[in-house]
Amino acid sequence: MILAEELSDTKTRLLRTAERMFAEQGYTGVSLRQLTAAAGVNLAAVNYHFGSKEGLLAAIFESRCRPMNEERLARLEACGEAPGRPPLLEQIIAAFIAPALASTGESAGGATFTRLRAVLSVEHNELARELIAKHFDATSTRFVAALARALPHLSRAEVFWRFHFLLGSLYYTMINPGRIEHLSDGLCDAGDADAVLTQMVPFLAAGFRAPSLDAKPTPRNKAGR
Amino acid sequence: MILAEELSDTKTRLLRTAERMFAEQGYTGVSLRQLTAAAGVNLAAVNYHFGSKEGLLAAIFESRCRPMNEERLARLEACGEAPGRPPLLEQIIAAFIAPALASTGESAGGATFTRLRAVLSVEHNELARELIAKHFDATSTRFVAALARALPHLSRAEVFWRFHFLLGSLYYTMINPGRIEHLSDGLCDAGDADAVLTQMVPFLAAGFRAPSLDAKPTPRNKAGR
DNA sequence: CAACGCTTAAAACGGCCGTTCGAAACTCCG
DNA sequence: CGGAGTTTCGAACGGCCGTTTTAAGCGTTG
Repeated sequence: MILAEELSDTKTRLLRTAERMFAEQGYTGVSLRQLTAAAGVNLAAVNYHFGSKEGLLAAIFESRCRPMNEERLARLEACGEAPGRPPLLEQIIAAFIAPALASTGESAGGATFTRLRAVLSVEHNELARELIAKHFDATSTRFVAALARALPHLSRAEVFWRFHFLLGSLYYTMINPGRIEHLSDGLCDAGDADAVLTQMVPFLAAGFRAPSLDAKPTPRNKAGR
Repeated sequence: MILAEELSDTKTRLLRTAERMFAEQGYTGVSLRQLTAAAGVNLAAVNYHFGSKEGLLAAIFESRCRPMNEERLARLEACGEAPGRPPLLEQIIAAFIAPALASTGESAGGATFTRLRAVLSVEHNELARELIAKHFDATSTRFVAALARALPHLSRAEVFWRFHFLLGSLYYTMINPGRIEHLSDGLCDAGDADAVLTQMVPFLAAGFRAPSLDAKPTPRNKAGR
């Protein structure tokens, strides 16, 4: 047995090529023939090394989820109120979003992997849903709890709703960066991670700070309508 | 030649079945055999009536875009400031979002069609991108202009960015309503259009009202960072 | 060298895809 | 009724899919 860092060239090349192509063209949109040709390996290599096409997808998740969750949680734990730092809410939002946008640095490939998850969430792939639930439920729940603590005026349901809108803004940016570029005639570039972070964090923070819709002062009432 | 309202049963059944199935499982995710079987028509009917699978997709757009754009623009023109009404910004946002969420009433099917567009935007289908640009550019530009007038403190780029986040929140809700339901353990139901509208409009409005990031008072500076 | 694992290679498998075709069925008008 | 035009039907086309099989290459070890 060899160390994970010394995986054969074929295996690593398949993992990285597949992640990129799946993110760009979807899981069902990429055939093993296209994939293996792009990676420069034999067609049978996927089934030999990963058992099946689905096994390859699961392997991508196994290799990416731990680093991304660790970075998100480390950033979350580093959040705190102090003079000279951004408000706590902005810190929490950035802790969740920044690793998902990263294309360089220690969490390089975060953008590609985020785009892959966004694409998979559309394809109604049963395996993908299981993988996302398995690898991201815990971290997302931690962030929702942190947001709820930072926003005591909101009901539990409202925190979930606004976190959902956060996911939407993030995922849509990864899925369809071309639409805003087209609409704005090139003025906005959603492929620029720094610009996205700069624009998205204040927008989302202001949304999270909107007043609660629950008229009743008792926090037990969850009806929003 | 017969009137458009008297389309044969086969043709209308194909249009509606295809819209629903494409929205749920993606364009490439639905084969003509599944589709025609679900619609109860012969396999060859798609190619006979629409020429090809892509022709069927284009026909769906032709039938849906005009009503949705007309309703959005009608609602936009009805916006105005008056005592007793919601603020202008909330009216504009609702004018854009409500027709896209509708599953009943005069713009019934808006939710399905919105979901279809969201799914197509992921599949990198060239035809889909052309259809969306052809049918939605004008309306979207109108709404961006209305938002810019209602938010004179923002730069042009900032209005586009925030409109982009609006699209993300809307599309993600249609694409992946199950994620928030799963995360919140059933507390939030993203399939409930009324609840979505109630939660989304105040959140987005607050985000749009966030201060401009452009430090300079001169509106010509567009740098956000 | 010989024998053994591990990896790569080429070819083929059955199956489903979008599309096409010719005949059958139906509709409508003289 | 009888024939023309339109729609439906079953069957088949070539092509690509994920997977499997079989054999060849290759480095290590006895």
